Amino acid sequence: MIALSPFARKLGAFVALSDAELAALDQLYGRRKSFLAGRDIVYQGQIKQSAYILASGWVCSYKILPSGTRQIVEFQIPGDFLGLRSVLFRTPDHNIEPITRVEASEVLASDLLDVFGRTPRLATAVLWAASRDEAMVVEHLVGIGRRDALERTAHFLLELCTRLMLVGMATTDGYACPLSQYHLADALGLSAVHVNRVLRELREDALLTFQKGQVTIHDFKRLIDRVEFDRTYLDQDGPLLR
Amino acid sequence: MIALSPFARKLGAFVALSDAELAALDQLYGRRKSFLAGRDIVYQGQIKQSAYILASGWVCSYKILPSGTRQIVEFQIPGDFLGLRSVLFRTPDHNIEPITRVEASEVLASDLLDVFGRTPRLATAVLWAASRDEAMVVEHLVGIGRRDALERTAHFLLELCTRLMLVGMATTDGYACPLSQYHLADALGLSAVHVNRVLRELREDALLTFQKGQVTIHDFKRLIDRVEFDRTYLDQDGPLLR
DNA sequence: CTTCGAAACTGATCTCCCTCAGCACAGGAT
DNA sequence: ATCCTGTGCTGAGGGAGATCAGTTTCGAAG
Repeated sequence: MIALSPFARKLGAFVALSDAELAALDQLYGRRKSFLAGRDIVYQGQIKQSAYILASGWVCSYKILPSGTRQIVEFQIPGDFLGLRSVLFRTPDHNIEPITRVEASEVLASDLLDVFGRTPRLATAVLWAASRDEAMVVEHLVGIGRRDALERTAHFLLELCTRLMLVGMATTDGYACPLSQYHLADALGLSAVHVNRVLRELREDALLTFQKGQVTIHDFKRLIDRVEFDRTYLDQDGPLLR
Repeated sequence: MIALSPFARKLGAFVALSDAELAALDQLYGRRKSFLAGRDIVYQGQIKQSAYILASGWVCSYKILPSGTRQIVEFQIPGDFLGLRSVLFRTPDHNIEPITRVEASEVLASDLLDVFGRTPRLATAVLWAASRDEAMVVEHLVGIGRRDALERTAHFLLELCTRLMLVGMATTDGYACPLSQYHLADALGLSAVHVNRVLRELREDALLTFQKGQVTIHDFKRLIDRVEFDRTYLDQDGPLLR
């Protein structure tokens, strides 16, 4: 058995994929591109922008307000789509920053539609992945609107854990995490100062440690209870269509 | 010339539609359903949920946290999709409340895919509409995360204005709006008390009045400047593909 | 080995917004 | 006619988190 791509692993969580379908999936991958950490991936503001599938590395999409503050909307990890939402837009509506060095495969809209036509189960799986991405943005919005700083932070780190587990990059004990406290602050709608205090509290409560690029979860169950994490919205409890 | 449906009007803002395409659009509309104000539209948590296109009335989708607070994620107005995101989900991840009496047409996923295959331009337009919905959620998230109460509130009411104008239900002078201050509070991540104060401030600054189901914009330009409203993210500045 | 800069961390102060508690008003129900 | 509930509105007090102004740590570059 060959190692699956993160993307294939992820889709497999929703639809059990046959060898033929896995092969069809491979044809989606276009040109491989790599991007450097810190340098924004810029879109030229033209039609026919292309989307990517992340092979390795972490990325975030964000918006900057006129005041200069920034809000990170979502993080992409291996197996995730990149820029799918705005393929059809005339003007890019957000920026994209690679957090680490990134490898990604270009995906052409035409190829996507082609695969959809030929393998409907794959179409379902891909659309599921897109819906799931949107569900995460929604949950993020709810967190910022209604959860306090500690719940919000822990909730976010738990979501990340769940997502990474899906592609084999985390266990309930923790995971490697290249984010800085500034990234967290920009994502959570908090100041970096306050994120720091919240992380200290989580550490002192022996729930979770965020340090040196490593998230260590000391008590998974207690953490989940403490912040009322309900992963239903991720809809990833084992493949449904077999 | 027959009056277009709100949905057709909206798509027309992105792709100029031919008579043939308008006819194809009509075939999308399935069974007509109506819902009563206040009574949640409940999904049975089953696969093959259906989506709707709103013909008349206002709706909101929201989530309730264990603590009992609620966060409204988005409002749907005539011409908008309803429940498209979660068609593929096993468990409904949010609730839907009709704010007024609502008329909506059921849309079957199969019909949608069928139309996509036959009229690619229509497919593009529909996918554009879906992307635009997501872009609005993203902008909503950014607002909650980084804008203060006044900017956030005014920004939201301006977005609503722009959306309603697209389906002919608003001008730059204002629009009819069935939302209560509680709706605003739940959507903006504020308390109803504070929403009330913010609305007073907007009124006293002669920018905008929110009263008796009517939003009156006193000075459109000044309001836009004041809260730095940039509608690029709505991507609706005239049809692109002709 | 030293310098530099980014990231982590801390204390003091301030402020925006929440919570609580209450009043006013309108429309529907009895 | 009056009750009652939902909505709008207001004041007082408190708190979560922002801002300001640092120090410390550590790895990378010189």
